[in-house]
Amino acid sequence: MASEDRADLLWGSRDKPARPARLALTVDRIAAAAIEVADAEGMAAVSMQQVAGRLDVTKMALYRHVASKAELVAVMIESAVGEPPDLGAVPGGWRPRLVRWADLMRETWQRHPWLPAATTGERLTGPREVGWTESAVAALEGTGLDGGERMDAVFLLSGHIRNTQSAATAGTQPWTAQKQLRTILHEHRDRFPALHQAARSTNGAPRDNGWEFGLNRILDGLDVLVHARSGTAG
Amino acid sequence: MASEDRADLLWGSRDKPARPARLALTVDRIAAAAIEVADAEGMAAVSMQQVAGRLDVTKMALYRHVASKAELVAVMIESAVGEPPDLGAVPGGWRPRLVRWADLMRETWQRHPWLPAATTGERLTGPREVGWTESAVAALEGTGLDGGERMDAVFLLSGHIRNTQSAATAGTQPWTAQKQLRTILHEHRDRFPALHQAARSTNGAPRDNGWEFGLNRILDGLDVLVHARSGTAG
DNA sequence: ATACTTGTGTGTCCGTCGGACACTGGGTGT
DNA sequence: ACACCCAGTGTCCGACGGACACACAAGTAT
Repeated sequence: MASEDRADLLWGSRDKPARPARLALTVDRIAAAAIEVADAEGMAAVSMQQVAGRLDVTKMALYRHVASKAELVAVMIESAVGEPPDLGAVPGGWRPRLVRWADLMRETWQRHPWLPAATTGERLTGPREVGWTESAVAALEGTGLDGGERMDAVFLLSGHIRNTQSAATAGTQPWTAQKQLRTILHEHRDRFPALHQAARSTNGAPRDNGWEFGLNRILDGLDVLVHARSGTAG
Repeated sequence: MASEDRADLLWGSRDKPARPARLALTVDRIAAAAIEVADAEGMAAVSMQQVAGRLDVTKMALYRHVASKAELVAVMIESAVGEPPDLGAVPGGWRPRLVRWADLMRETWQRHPWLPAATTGERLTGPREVGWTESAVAALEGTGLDGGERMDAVFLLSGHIRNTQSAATAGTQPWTAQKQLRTILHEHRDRFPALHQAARSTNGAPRDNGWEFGLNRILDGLDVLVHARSGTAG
């Protein structure tokens, strides 16, 4: 069944189960095992041997079903992101729709903390992932934004999700987690007065890596543009 | 000289050259060589052997000067980001200051396209990198934003720089580069109507991965908040 | 001048990684 | 009964980060 071009394992029509029904190993089982490993021990622990071991199989057996590790990761992502949401039923226009979209995406990414790391860099992109983008771009229809702007807006928003999620896992930024750095920051408080003072004058709000803050700023910024467009255009 | 704790190679006082003056290998030469490799062939090409080879030295010789590859990368980053800017002279308040900061940072990151990849995930953070953050947070003083908000704002902005730069190098998002994906998108245009239509109705603006767009949206969003604060507080 | 110490660079080895390639053994169609 | 086919195996390779013992030069103390 997977005899044709391997490049379209993601995009090809997989709806023909053909004949062979009793296969121990399938792409989906492999992806599931890999996701288990990634969820439990992080993306770095996902090696062909690890995944194969979890399936009681040799690592080379996996290559009968995926062409490379990159393809395995691509399949993992496609499986993990799930079906893109239908936001058509969300009332209130583009803003509530985008909020809903972002919340759903964030939920998914929280279930699979390795997704930020896995979805950076050059890689294969699957239809479900594109579907999520489609869903968000569609939510911006009728805002007066042109096509490029709608795509840029979605890129901005999804980038923010990636950044905050990535920072939640690792200490990407100086002020997150990392007591070690907190200590250093305190030791060098004379060198970084603004940071030191900012660290002391927080409003006591619970840290979420700037998720809510950034989301609201982005949406406010989009709002400004949308209003400007509707003002000039109609 | 490097006899003390290796952990503070970044933060420790390196201002004491002690005695040994004629060392073939130094941390700075190693970092420079590694940066050359990264600039020329990308972060993936930076291995201990590659860097050592460029210095006509065994890879194990490097370990006399850096404790691990992670530390080497940290030193690379510290060296590449350069001294943080002083935005005190920029007139016009927080917004022009942030624009200037973002432009400078973007320039730096464009000179070293591997920086986005190198600065994600758990890692050591050096004083210059913190200095850049300090610089941006300081630019937001007097805006009425509390400390956490100032930091969140800087995180939002720097995240946007990272995302756009990262997308410039690799095809992080469906609509960037990657003619392969463009083709696929066109083949499946019925499945992704909003994306397809958006791709056709762009304003013909030159693609910059949404850099200008996102920057303006973020600043507009911050502006809304700043005005709200000054309205209530003063 | 000689012996000791200190520190820089070398050589060898290990486990893990992704992947190529030849093989085998059980199930299927004829 | 037969040959074929193909999913899974075993072995090998080069590159990776890194541990460890060693060689060897320079500086110091005697």
